[in-house]
Amino acid sequence: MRTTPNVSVDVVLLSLHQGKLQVALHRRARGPFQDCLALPGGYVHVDKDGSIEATAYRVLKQKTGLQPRYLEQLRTFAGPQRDPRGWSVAISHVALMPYEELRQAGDEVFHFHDVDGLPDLAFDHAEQIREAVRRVCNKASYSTLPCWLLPELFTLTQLQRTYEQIFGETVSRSTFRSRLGIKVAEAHPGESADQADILLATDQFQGGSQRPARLFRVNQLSLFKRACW
Amino acid sequence: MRTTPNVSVDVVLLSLHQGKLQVALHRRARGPFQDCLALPGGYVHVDKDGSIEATAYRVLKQKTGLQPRYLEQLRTFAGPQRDPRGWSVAISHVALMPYEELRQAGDEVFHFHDVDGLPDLAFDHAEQIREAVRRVCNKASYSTLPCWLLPELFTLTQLQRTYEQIFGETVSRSTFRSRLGIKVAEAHPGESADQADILLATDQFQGGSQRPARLFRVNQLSLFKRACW
DNA sequence: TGAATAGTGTCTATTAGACACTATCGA
DNA sequence: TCGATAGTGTCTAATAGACACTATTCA
Repeated sequence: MRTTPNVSVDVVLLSLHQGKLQVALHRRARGPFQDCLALPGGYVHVDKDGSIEATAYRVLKQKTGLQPRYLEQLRTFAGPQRDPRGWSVAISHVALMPYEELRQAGDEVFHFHDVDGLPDLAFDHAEQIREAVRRVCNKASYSTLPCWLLPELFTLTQLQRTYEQIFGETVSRSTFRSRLGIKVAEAHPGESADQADILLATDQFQGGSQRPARLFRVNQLSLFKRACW
Repeated sequence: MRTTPNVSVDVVLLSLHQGKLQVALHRRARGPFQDCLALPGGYVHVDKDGSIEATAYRVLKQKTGLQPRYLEQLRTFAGPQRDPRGWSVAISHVALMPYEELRQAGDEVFHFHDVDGLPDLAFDHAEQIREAVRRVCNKASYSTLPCWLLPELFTLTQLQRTYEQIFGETVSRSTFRSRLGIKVAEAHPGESADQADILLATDQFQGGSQRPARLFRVNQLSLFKRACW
């Protein structure tokens, strides 16, 4: 019997498409849980990985070819039951990326599934996904986390749709903007970016058949003064 | 060279005393980091531990003799550098308990130290403590977490002092009570405890030389509608 | 010039917080 | 009855949110 548990990293990679949060899953070629859908994951390589985040990025790169815009540790799932091979430790992560960037990645091994109504999954991956979605919804209510579900430059309306889809609730534009507390920092070249600014306004616009909308970029993961959703 | 990392559990056990958050530390008898102050921690025993929380409770019991009122996973610290013996994984936890219960525990191996102004600690324990304190302060701003720094029964004034000490800011009584959103649920025997109630009023009082104060008990870890501190 | 969406200002309803008042104990 | 603390009500200042108005593009 082993005296030290297996240590692996799992990643719940989420994206927003057609108004729904979706998660990257693949079908396992080998046992245990052969032919079950599963999250991307892999063992820590003590000879290669310089940190646990490095493991997560390496696993994602190898298994899906994708590089997320955002990655954070979720929680560690561990115990004697979750893997039939014995006591195991899975350091679970949440990753976010815009759906547009998925199209570029070729490898068709992974597919995105709505986080609601998933079939049975391998290991405790269903629980990991539930907890990841809860974390994202919760954190979205008081932070700029949803910005990482969009491309680097986005309009305020796109951001508003993103929040609305996460919460399943629509708000008026002025409500949304006052919630963000946007002080439209005209981040002109030369001026220093104010740390307090949640979003940075660029001088680029997205054209259409209407009035062009200003493009913004997120400054950093910033927290609102109050939760508001 | 090992091909799988060591897996241990560390616990940041916090209590509130003399207006300061304090953390349980002991001086290491053996290397690495001999004679350094360190958190209680220990390896996962795959033959004994039924879960990672079980490991945390076992380690706390063995090393300090204490049973916390509250325990939650904080974050997993891992990498090749944190332990000179090689790649290691430490699943860090936060635990809370009232200072009054510490006096009962005999074993004098552990001592409580203010979380500010600590000397050098073993491993990455200083970082674990910083992150634990940040988690507690943050979660206190929108939940009843501080209740677990008090005995099971407490007065509203005691709870107010607890919040004030965590945030280093005083408020008026009515402000505090409106923040909690207390609907004084006179939890008379027979009536069902309303899930929505944040605190449950008992029919016990704490006497003194003034008007006696009603004793409350926390219902569950409940979140406020809005962050407010 | 009209349709469509971007962006802003104003007004109101809700809520947070300071203050004052009442209540209840022991001395 | 007085001092001390518990508990509650009221009034005001701050804020969130709905609505309406203006701005700017293309067809």
